[in-house]
Amino acid sequence: VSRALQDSPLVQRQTKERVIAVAAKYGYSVNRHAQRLRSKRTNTIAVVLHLPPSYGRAVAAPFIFQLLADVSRALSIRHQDLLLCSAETDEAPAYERMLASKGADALIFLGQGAGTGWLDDLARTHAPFVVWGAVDDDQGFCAVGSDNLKGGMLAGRRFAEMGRENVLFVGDRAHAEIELRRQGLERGLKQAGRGVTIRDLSLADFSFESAYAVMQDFLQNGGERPDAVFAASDTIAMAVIVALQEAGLQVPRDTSVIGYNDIAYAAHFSPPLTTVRQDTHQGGTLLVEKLFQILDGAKPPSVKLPTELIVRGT
Amino acid sequence: VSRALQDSPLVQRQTKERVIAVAAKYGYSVNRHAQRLRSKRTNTIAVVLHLPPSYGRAVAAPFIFQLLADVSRALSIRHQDLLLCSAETDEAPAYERMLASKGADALIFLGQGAGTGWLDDLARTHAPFVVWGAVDDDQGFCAVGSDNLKGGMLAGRRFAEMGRENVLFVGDRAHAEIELRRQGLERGLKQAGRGVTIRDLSLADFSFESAYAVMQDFLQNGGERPDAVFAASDTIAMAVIVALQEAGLQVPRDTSVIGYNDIAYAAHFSPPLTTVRQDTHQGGTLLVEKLFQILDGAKPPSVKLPTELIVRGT
DNA sequence: TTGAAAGCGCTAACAG
DNA sequence: CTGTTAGCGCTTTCAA
Repeated sequence: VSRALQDSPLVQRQTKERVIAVAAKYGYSVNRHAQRLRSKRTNTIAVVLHLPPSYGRAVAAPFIFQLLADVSRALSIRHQDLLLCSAETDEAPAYERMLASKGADALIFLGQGAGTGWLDDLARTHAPFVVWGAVDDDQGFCAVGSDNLKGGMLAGRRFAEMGRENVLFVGDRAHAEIELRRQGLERGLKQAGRGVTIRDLSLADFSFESAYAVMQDFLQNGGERPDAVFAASDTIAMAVIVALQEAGLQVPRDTSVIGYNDIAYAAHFSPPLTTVRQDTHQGGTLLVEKLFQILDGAKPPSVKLPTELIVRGT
Repeated sequence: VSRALQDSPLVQRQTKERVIAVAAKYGYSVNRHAQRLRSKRTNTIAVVLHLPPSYGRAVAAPFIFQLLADVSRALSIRHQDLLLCSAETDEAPAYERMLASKGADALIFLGQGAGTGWLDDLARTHAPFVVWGAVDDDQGFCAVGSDNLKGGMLAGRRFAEMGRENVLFVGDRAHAEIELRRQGLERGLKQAGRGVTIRDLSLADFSFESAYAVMQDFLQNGGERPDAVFAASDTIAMAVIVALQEAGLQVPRDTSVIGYNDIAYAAHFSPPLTTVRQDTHQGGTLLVEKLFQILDGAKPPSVKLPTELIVRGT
């Protein structure tokens, strides 16, 4: 029966059909636990979501959910179950246990949070996993992410072309990805050869609310007003624009703003948001592909996905 | 060992500690498949996401992801694993098989799509599941959802108070939830005792893009311009507003617009969106609570969550 | 090509 | 309170 239902070539077609018919008749279906216990394959991938701590009521992390949807699609093509976990802990042992107990064959981390030391710890245990986030050659693990440095440079160059000279960066530089975007900004600006000031506005999280509050405060007490703002995410960019407008500045006339991610709402914001796009569809596919290479014993390199400046109205 | 690690009261504290220490020393952890095979409990709930078919690149379903996050939290409190499935099929047998093979103990459907007949089919098999969506006493299953009729009435009454007389409803009435909102709108308007026209604009999906296209077409060829629009979702409302503004109408001066869901971006839209809020946090908690009552053999009634009109700038 | 049987790692019933 | 053991439902090796 087992062989027939797995479509083994050892079983004659006739016999298979007979077995399948009987199984259907009696509503039989294999018990996955017994199957997995015996075969020692779980066929489950755990996806760990690193949701930003939600400020107030709503979890606004459209980018990460978009990525989740794309990963889910890629996994279902490979007939893998998706075990969804929220990152409650940033410690390697919790994930080691999840693998040891066969909760999943491997892990995908979406959004790596601020510190990444524990990911290196996890890599040292030879746990099979991939990460969406910053790509760095020193990492002991395989990461897939947008080319944040390049993305930042795109923004920097654009500001330079527009003759902007007083640039503000808004975002939490403790995140490796954000820090790279910041460095790219600087490089893009410098390549254009202009003497430019970059100031930084630090944020505790990615929420609209905290970005709005911090930006408002900055505009009231921060001295000179910036003629360009590069935001670490689209949500932050939207908050920045609202604060700028309320302070009497026009976007993009007085201040030009660029966001990051190109979430669905960016195009529908008013004015439509100029932003750096990352291709989550490709990202999800690649993440899963790399993970299976790892499960097959390979050690695939990290990838930086190309990045594109979508020029709209800001 | 088994008893010690499960913290059974049959085992002495000393013995437990000794067992735990040895387990830790050798990095032992229980094999979940063996555990589940033997104990016949899966401790996994499958969550089936009914994502609207994505138009173009991005899956913009912030409401459903918000709900997913809240369900995830509620499940993790009960130490249940969350198996994420995308609804690839709207047929009962696929889900019966998932339960029969012990892939999950029960199911949660988030967003029930257009037809719901198959949910009744599934209920007839006594499969344990709950649904987020329209609540209807004739349903053979337990549903949790916002009070869509009431939500629609809130919008209708508001329009009536403002003296609006030429109302447009935009949304796909084939969805039970949407149809209820539409009925509520009518009732709210009628209660105010005014002679009011309601026209309908039908939509194939929930995307910004298709709502925008349909609305644009309507404004060009649809005869009289509406002085009020009730949209089936916030995303649709945003598309409607953009189309209205491009057609030279001012919101809310010429046309008043109300959305549904109060997604995070509603408050940050320009102008900030007036909308009907549903409490997803409570929704997620309730969904899980009801599900466990069902697993305990009860037959809990469906619930309609209270609904609130959030008056902002449209 | 099919059948028989061992054993995956655990829990729970039973005996002590 | 602790130890022993049967058996959950499957896959796979071995024998026929």
